[in-house]
Amino acid sequence: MSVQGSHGHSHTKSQQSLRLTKGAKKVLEVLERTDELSSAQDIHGALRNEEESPPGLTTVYRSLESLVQLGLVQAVDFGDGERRYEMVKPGEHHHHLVCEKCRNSVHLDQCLVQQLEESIQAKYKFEVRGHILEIFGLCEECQKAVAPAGKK
Amino acid sequence: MSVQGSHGHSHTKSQQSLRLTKGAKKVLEVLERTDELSSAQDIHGALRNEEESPPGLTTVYRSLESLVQLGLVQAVDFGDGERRYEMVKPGEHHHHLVCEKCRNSVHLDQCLVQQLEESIQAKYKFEVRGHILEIFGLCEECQKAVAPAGKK
DNA sequence: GTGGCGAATGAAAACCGTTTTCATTCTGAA
DNA sequence: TTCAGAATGAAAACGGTTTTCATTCGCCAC
Repeated sequence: MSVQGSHGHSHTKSQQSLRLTKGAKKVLEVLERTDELSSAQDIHGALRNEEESPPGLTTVYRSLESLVQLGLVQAVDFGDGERRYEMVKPGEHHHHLVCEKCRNSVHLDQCLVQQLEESIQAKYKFEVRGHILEIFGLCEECQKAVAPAGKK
Repeated sequence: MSVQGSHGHSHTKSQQSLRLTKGAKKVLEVLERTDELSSAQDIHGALRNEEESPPGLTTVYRSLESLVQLGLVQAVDFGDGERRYEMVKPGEHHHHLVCEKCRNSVHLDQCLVQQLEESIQAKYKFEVRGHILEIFGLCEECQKAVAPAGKK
């Protein structure tokens, strides 16, 4: 994901429902029950299939923006030109191990950068405010699928 | 930067000059004397200013692709929708501390992911093949410029 | 040298995710 | 009920990148 220090989290369940836009609520609902990362268009597509009057793509983008702002959703960039989103524990973030074969992803349970933040700060005199980190490779299942077949 | 395991480095100075396209050579020249990251359009612009018959944008893109393939250049993605490039020691890679204020960047002298690769592999049974990692914040100079002014 | 063929090149069009614009509709406070 | 600001949507604009396709280049065989 990508992290940017400044957040303004001060949300409770009730506050959320209060401040969230109609569109944002629908978007959040989709993300709530999706465990894989979703692009704006994925979300838009999902809503088109289940809502009588689904929000437009523009609204989905705007909703995502405010949800990210609120710290309820994180945006992830794999460098393929398509941003993906997923719910997070408010104000938290995490990174992924992304399988290049099946495209599924696993969450890293701790942030490698945060751990090293102080040492970076000390060594480079650089004030860390955000970072992006994603790891690509093969998940356990796909390793099995590849190896026995004989390496190409 | 973004790393993808598979490379086919087997280059010597002479081999390079042999296999490199005319356009690729010009692109490499620009990157050779630029210490900051350059976008395709930056490179194209630079060449337009100094070459009699500069390569077209398309050729710049194609050249960059093959240079990355050869391991002579790395592509870096900051998640802002514009890819940037820079020369690297053949086959190596590095990540950046990018100042959000002045936009300059410093190289990390070691890769945080490679250090942890084995433990990730062991813990998650995930075969690491590549990764992206960039850190954003304030460089030393820009910290000074901000702090004395009083925090907003 | 000359013919010929695949690689390289360039201009323009296509792509595609995202952002803007702008007019319309909704919502909540007065 | 009225009104102003927020939310929404459709369509256009954007911007970096990739494709397409016709042309030119470079090099080997003859």
